[in-house]
Amino acid sequence: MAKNRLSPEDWLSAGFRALSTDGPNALKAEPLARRLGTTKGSFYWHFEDVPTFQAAMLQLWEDRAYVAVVEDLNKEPNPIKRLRALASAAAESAPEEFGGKGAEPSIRAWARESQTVAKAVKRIDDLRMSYVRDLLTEIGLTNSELTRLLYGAFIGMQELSTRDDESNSDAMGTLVDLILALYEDA
Amino acid sequence: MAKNRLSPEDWLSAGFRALSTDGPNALKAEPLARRLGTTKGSFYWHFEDVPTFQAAMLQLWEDRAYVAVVEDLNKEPNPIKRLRALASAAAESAPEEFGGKGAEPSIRAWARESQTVAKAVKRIDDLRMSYVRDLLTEIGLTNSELTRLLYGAFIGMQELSTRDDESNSDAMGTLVDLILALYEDA
DNA sequence: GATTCTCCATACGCTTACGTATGCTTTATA
DNA sequence: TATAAAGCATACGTAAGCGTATGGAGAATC
Repeated sequence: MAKNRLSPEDWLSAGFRALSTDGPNALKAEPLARRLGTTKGSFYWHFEDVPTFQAAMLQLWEDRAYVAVVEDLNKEPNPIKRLRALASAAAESAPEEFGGKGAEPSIRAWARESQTVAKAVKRIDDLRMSYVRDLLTEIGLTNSELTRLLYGAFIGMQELSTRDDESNSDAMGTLVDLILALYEDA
Repeated sequence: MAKNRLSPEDWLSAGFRALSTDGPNALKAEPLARRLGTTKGSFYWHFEDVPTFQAAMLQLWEDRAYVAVVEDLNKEPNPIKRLRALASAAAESAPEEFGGKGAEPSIRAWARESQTVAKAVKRIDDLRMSYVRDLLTEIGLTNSELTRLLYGAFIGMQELSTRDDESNSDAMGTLVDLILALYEDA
C-alpha cells in the first residue's frame, strides 16, 4: 500500500462501487474517504461539494449509458442480427469501475430519491426505446407494445441478475425468438 | 386538522408513502413525524426504534406481496386464463396506503441498501417464479427460460410504469400471446 | 369528578456528516 | 536544492438524526 495520490476518477469509481454495494446513501464524502483509506480533505480538494460530485457521477453514467449499449451494434447491417445482439447485450455487465453487474439497477434505485437522477434515467430510457422502436420498424414490426415489452424485459433482467447469475441472454434470446416467429408468419 | 391520535398503522402507511416518494432515506423517525404533523415522541411510543419500525414495514409488505398477486388468480381453474390474469395483474398498483404505483420498485430500491430487505424480496421473487413455473408446466410449456422471461418482464414493467402511465397489461398481454402462440404450434 | 392510562411534546447528550480553514507533506518547477 | 504548487490531514462550528427521560394533555374508567 504505497502512498497513492488520488485522481477525481478514483473518487468517481469508488462512488460507483459504493453505489452498487451500499446504495445511494454511501455517496457522501466521509464514507467514501474511509473506503479509499483517506480523509475528506482529498475529496474536497477534487470536488466542490457532495452534490457536484454526484452530478459528475451521473454525467459519467449518462455519457456511457446509451452509447455503450448501442455503439457496437450499429456495425451490424442486418437488423435482425442487430436485434439479437441487442438482446444478448442484456447479459453484459458494466465494467468494474462503473460498479459492475448491478450498476444500472443501482442508478435506478438512486433515481427514486433524486429528481435529477430520475430525469437522466428517463432521457436514457427514451433514447434506448426509440432505438428499439426504429429497429423493430426496420424489421417490419410496428406493434408498439413490442418496444415496451422488449425494453421492459431488458430492465427486469438486469434487476433479476443482480442476485443470481442466470443468463439473461438466454431469456432475452427466447423473447427475440418469439417476436421473430411473429415476423416469420407475417 | 383535529388533534388526531395515531396508530402504528398510520405510521407504517406513512412509511410506505415516504418510501415511494422520497426513497428509503425517508424512513426515519423525525422526517416521518414531520410528514405526519407530529413529533418523534409518538414514533417512539409505538415503535421500539427505527430498525423495528422498518422490520414491521417489511413484514407487512412480505405478507401481502405473494398473496395479493396470486390469491384471486386461483379461483380461475383454466390455467391459460390464469396466465392471462397474471399478466394483467402487472398493471395493478398497490393500494395507496402501501405506497401506490411505485410501491414494489421502491421496495426493490430499498433492498439495494439493506440485506434484510434484499432477502425478503428474494423470498417473494422465488415464490412467485415457482408459481409461474408451475402454471406454465400445467399448460404444457416446460422451457425454463419462459419463467424468467415472464417474471423479468413483469418486474421491468413495474419499473417503467413508475414514470409513465402506459398500460403494462397490454405489453404483458402481448407477451402472453407470443408464448401461447408457441403453445398452439406445439 | 378524581384517577389512571394512553399518547404526545420537549429537552438532553450522542453520533455522523457537512463544508471551511489552516497547516503539513509530497511532488514538481525554477 | 530552494521554492512553489498540489494533494492530503486535522480541527473547527453547524446541522440532522438517534434514543432516553420526563412531564403534560386527553381519554377512559371507576
